[in-house]
Amino acid sequence: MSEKYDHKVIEKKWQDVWSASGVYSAGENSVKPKKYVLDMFPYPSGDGLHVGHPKGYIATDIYSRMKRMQGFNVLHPMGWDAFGLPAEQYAIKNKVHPRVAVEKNTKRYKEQLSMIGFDYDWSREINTTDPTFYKWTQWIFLKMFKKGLAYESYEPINWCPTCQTGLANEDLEDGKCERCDTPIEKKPMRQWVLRITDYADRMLADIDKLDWPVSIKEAQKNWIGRSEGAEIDFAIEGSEKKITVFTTRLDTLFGATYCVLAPEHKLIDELKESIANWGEVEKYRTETKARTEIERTAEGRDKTGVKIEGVSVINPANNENLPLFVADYVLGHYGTGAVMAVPAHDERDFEFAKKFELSIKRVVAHDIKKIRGVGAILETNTGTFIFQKRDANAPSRPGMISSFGGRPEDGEDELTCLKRELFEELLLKIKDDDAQYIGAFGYKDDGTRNILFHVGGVDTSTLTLMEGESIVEMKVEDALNHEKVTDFVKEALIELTDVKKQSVYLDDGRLINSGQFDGTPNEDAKKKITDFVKGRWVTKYRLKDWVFSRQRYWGEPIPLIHCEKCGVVPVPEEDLPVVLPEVESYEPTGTGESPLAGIPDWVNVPCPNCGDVGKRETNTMPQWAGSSWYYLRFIDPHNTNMLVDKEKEKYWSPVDMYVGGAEHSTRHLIYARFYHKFLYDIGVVNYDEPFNRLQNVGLIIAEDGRKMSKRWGNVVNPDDIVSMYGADTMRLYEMFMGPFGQSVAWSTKSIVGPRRFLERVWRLKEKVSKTEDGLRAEVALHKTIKKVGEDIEEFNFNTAISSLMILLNELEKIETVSKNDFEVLLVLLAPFAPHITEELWRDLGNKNSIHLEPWPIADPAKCVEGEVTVAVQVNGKLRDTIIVSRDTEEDVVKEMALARPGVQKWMEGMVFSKIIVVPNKLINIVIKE
RNA sequence: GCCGGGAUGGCGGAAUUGGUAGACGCACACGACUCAAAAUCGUGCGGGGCAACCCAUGAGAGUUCGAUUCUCUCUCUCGGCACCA
Repeated sequence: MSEKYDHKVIEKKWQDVWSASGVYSAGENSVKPKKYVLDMFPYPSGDGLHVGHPKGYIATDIYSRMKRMQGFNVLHPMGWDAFGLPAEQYAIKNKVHPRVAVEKNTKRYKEQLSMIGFDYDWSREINTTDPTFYKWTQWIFLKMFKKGLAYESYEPINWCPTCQTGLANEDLEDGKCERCDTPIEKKPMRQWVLRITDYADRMLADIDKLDWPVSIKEAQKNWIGRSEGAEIDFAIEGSEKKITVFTTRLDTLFGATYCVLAPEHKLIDELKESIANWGEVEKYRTETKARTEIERTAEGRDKTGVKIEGVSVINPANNENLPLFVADYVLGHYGTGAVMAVPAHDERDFEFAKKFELSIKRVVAHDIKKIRGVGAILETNTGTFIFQKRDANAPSRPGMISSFGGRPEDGEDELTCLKRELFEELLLKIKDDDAQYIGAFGYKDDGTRNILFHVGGVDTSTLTLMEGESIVEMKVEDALNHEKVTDFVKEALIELTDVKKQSVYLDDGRLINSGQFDGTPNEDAKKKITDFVKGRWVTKYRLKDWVFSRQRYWGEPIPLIHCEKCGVVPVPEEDLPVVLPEVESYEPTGTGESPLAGIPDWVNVPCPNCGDVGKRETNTMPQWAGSSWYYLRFIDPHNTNMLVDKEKEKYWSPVDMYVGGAEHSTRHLIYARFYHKFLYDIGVVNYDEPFNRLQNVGLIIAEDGRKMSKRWGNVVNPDDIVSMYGADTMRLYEMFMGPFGQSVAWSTKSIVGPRRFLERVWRLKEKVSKTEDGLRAEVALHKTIKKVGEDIEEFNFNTAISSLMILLNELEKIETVSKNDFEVLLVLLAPFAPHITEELWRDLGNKNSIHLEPWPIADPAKCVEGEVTVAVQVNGKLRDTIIVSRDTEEDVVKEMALARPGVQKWMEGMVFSKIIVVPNKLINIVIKE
């Protein structure tokens, strides 16, 4: 063993030894408990890895190593996701076959990963482009097809003109192609679509049982976007036809003043005969079609639309006749593509109604019974306030339980007086922000003015006024017309009740102007009115079915055959895989067909059903097909009879720890959960969720704060770092940079910290006693064992490393370090820095690999110091510290603390109040003047 | 706009159930070793003050003997969704 820490020699040496001895292969038929630790497998690009890529792999490596040492049978595999556009585009650009490109890139990736010293079981390596793998990707598709989950659709889909392929909703980012940033066009074409929406409710419900980061769970909930509402029918005047609308606000049905159809709505064509201004309507629809999704949904865009003349609809609630419009603010693909418009309670409808001068009818109002309210009456003749506190639960006169009096002090105006009195009498503090809720109304009575103040809201349907000694109730509308009510009060009333204000009211409240439903809380009214108009209570999802076909070459062929006689016929399972054929040009055709369509030999096959000439489906699957189930194949990668052996699946599934980037939250992780639930339904897997625990890896961004990219020339290559500082240092550094899930900027100058640490560990061996084996740093050691174990479990690698550094600092203070202590340090460090620890471990005379050593267990009794430092506070401020032996009696500690000069100084002239003691931690002396 | 995170020295970041704020590392300064430099080792390192002390965890209130931690209000920031009825 060399005296200098030479990472190049050491790392190569042990990597060779490990791969030759198979220390990391996952055992079959093991009686040990299992741990399936998985990385989101990479897509090998032509650029190779940058230092950010391995971050997650380092984490699973550390985790899986600790689990192995803790006695688990660990499965930690690695493979390649290689179908799809990136590889194909790379191939086109570099004029090689995609397969050749994938082979080359994969080889490079594997070399780079190997240098970092990962514990992958390479005997389980998979590649999604391998026919023995994609045979099963096709097999799953066939199963879905047979269950009716895959269907052919001719609906307009998202088309990327640059990539020349249709895309799924998940492939868009703000209406642009996620890959190339091109605005998406709507294009009607034949597509294969998967009914992922059938699983929306289950995917949503099961999110709660997953141990995943909150942010990902929230993102998935948003993506699925469940909303409950009602579908109701609006009859068309003088026609058998009707318009079905979807709304979550059926409580506002009486306030509907018009209806709107999306430009794509089929009914428009059906109504052509009755539409008086067909030309205008048709023109508007054409214009809409020409707009991209971005243009159409751009924020702040003025509402546009056209009134459909000659057609009107009937509000089922009150039989009112309502005009009908076509407008593109209603989307064809959500709900029913038609809405009832309630401008008083919906911002979009309000905007549209204002522009087209349509009537606005308010049907929900503030509910004072729900809000805290205080009324106050000012009698101007006597200058006295009478306060009345409203309380929804008061028995006799609802809302009035007590009265108080008060009068304005010198120079106070009415509002100031009210505020002060409210505070004094009711301890109700009115902030200035609440002023908008403070209004005043009253009326003239024999030349005097009575004012009634309300704080917190006003019952809009009924108003309480003082009429001499008696209380009179009247409607707001009546009060506005009341001769005795002053203009000042009328203004206040309007302000308070929004009655004439032109604004949208979105809060909850009680119904008004709604016939028999007046006074009903609007939440209750939703169901009541649904029943009343015989609506259907339904659930809608934002999630759309998965557009599953791509008009590109480099993907799994969809295993279907079109036959004139039999229709669409699945390729028999025994004929799988349908191998992707060689083709002269794999560049996209742009015609809506993939390049496969140009190979007659491949396309024309006999129909498996009738034997007539059939044509193969020429679309291919999207990049996400293979990655939606690959984790199952690692369990049984070489099985030629089935996707995965049932027994093996039962043993290894589900994945215990899954690590990858947050960018997959609404694509890969949605797709995989969908696939897994389907496979559960057909009995392939035994549990209905694929990934029990998920950890997000935070990005490593470049030193300049930008994303690492060739384009910016700021890429740091891991090969260089490994060569210069060693794999162990890089591993340590990436884990030490900051919290694992958080993105951090790379800093090459900071790498020296971890490197110095390893060099100090290396040098510590000189101080290790070869003979005696005492336990000199017992407490420090056991604290570290506890901390490192817990931190790795929770993915707090930065603090785990910090605690190892602290232990080293402790050991360095000791003249001769015991062999035992040093070995524990090495074992704890081994998952982080596998090479240097193996070298030092063997140097101590150990015959077996350190990576097969049992993980140490912390003894709780040895984790505590015999002596503790107790903080001494006076009135919560630190004034001194005292060192006492652990669990010293409280009285003794108190006495010691009070005797300290630093404490006495503060007690002079003070009255002693009490002492708070936190055992072994702190003592706080509370004193008063 | 809605939902969910977050804000602590020059920098990355630590802080059990509320209990000595700034662990660990980087950078920096000084010292030792050296002809010198690098490496290494040692000391210091939130701000103010000679000091005693005072002020400091985005801002402001509150609860408490005691708040980075709990409650309320606000600001900024990151992420998801968004003309989704």
